[in-house]
Amino acid sequence: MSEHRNGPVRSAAARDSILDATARLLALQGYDNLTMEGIAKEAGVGKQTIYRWWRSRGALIADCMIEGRLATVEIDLPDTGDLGGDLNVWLEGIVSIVADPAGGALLRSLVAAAAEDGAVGDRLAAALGADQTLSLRLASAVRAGQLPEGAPVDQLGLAILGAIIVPVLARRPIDAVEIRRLVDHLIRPAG
Amino acid sequence: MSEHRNGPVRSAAARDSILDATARLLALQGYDNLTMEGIAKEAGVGKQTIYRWWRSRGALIADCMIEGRLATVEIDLPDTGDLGGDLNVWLEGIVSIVADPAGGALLRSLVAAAAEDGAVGDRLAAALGADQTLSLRLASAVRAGQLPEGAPVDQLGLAILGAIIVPVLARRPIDAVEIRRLVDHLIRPAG
Amino acid sequence: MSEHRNGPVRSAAARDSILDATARLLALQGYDNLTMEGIAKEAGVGKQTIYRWWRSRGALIADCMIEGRLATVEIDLPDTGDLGGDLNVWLEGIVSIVADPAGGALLRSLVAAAAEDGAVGDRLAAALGADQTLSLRLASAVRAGQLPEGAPVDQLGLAILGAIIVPVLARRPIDAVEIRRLVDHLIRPAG
Amino acid sequence: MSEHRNGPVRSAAARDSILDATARLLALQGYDNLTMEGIAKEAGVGKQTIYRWWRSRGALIADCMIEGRLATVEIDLPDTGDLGGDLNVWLEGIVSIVADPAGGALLRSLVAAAAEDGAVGDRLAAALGADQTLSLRLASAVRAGQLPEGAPVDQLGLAILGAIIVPVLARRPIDAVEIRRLVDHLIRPAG
DNA sequence: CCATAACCGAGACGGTACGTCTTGTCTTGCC
DNA sequence: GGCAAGACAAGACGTACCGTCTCGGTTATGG
Repeated sequence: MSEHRNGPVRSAAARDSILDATARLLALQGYDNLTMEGIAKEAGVGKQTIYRWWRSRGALIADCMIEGRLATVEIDLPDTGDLGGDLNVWLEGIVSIVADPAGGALLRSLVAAAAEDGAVGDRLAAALGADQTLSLRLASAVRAGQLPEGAPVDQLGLAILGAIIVPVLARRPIDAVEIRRLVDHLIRPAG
Repeated sequence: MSEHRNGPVRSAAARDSILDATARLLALQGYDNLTMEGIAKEAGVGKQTIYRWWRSRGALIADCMIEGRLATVEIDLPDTGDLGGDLNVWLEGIVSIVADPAGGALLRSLVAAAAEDGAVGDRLAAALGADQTLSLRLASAVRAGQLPEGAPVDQLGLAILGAIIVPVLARRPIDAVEIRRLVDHLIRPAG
Repeated sequence: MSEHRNGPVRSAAARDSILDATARLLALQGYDNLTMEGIAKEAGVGKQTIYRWWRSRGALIADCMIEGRLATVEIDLPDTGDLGGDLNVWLEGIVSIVADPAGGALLRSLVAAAAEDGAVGDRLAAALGADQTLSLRLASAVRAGQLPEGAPVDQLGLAILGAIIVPVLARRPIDAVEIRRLVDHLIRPAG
Repeated sequence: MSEHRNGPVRSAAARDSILDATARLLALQGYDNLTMEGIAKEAGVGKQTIYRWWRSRGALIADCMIEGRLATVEIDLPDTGDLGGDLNVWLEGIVSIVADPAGGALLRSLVAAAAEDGAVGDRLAAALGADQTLSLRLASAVRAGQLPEGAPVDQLGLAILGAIIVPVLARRPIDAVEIRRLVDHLIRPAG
């Protein structure tokens, strides 16, 4: 924080400083070493200013994700008409993040936060693209005839995420080749 | 704990009492309200006796899972030759657990524990069947020609888990029908 | 406070409301539960309005005493010519106040305030009569020959107060009979 | 604190260190700047170790007084047979303490503590000698015929204390000569 | 056959963080 | 410019757990 700003309206500087500190400390130290007092100190803010606007660590993290302050978790998914190629681009993005130890740790932190706080779970699914991006791309593929009519596009998105999240939780290395085979299997032409 | 003493060898009664208390408190109160002191008190045991044999909450939970003390998480998966039917039986088991609020909360607790402790992640994947049971069943289906040669059986297991875990984290209701459609899609005959 | 606003001159309504709230809360809750925020809220006043005109809780309490808003502490002392009888009337007043638990608590509160804030100490001694009323009455007795020439009238007042304040601080019951014996001893004819 | 001593029995080192820190900080900073956290830090002790054994600042201070750690408050009162002379010795001790600014501040701190906590009031009266020493000396004077039979010895002690405490509260200079005149008046031969 | 060593329950210890409360300052917008 | 309202940085409150450390006692084993 810079200036000692207050008054009867919410301080944008304090808000910004708090979310910034949250994102920084989460990435550096992980969810279980993330403390409200640590955030307050790092942000140069009184604890009460945090509690006035957020109920919990989870709420802070959810806001960070909404505002894209955990930037590494934003992936994009093109729609060139080539479903397999597009998904590979997206996979490339995800895998390059979670294959990095710091990225894996961040994902585990987010999962831990999600387990405690439903709002984080929502935002996490959204940030990873499962909610909209991925489902929409798959729906588009259905319309293009690349996936069978009535394919469970929402569930397919979750399924791909699962193949990534579960190994990350278990600290196993991500095998990009295997995941690509999974994707190929999922979108293989119907029999 | 019942009897008071033993000797210079590890007390089976203490060990049992501790794991029992861990499982009970985890199910009742969730991972984030699970404390070492609470376990010690519930088990009628000194804290040191816990720390002597386990490094952390995670290690306790992992042991509980290994011994099947979180019994609701043990699912079985038949192999009648009918892949779709067998998977439906297994799904039925899983869904009936996580659809129950307590079961969902327990799964979230385990995921939180897994995010903190790699060993729990391993055990969690195993307990849910992803590691062995599910993969083996799918491999058996490959041999039976019900899945294409070279189908990524390990990843398929993780994928199904993902479609269950992610909604549970986000506290969304589990839609059993949709998941069944996913499974049908995954094992649909190749084109 | 009733009406909402005024102009660039000090609001008598605010001042009155603040002192009123101070006196009420002090009597109800005691000195250590008396807070500036509580007073502001009770008075329906902004905190700044208090800080603008008073430096501390002590200053507020001193003003309350000056204006006789802690009315129970105002005692009167007649001068009928009968020194012993007059002092007994005064003692009666004091003892009936401090013998009541609420009165004792109020006196302790005032002593606590006095210990923090010299101005309150001044006002407290004055309110209890030690400064003027009591000394003047005793001086009058000296003139009437009821006390020896040169009797330390100021100190005698303090002395009687001490016999009341110290037991109140220690939460001991006030023994009115004993105090009357003290007074009789103090004013006994010289040898 | 020196060594990291613990075990299932109370640590004498911790106890000592805490009372020592309390006495030191009370004398340095006064009662209202005395905080539990400050004591814990100064003593090199966890806050819980304080709260485990004492309920409040007042209880700490009372213990300090019992053990004579606020040493300046211990006065002695000889009994040579010469009542006036003995009291003058005692007065000398008291006055030399409270005439010093630090001594006066300490006494005000003790009075503030007493106002909050009855036990401190008890100990304070005792430490100043009102309870036993002074009363006993006066009773001895009664037996020696220096005071009239039936003189209210307890109240006389309180009275002298009052003449000291009230001016200290009001931050007025202590007038040793006046107090000596008061004492002379109190013990003057009966008429 | 007795000493010793590892175990046990209990719980005090120095700490860290919790979430709440209050302080005194500052700002906003109304009057 | 005074006012009600209330956000702000700061920091103490009293509680809950952490992981380490005695303590006193029990019991199996091995010298």
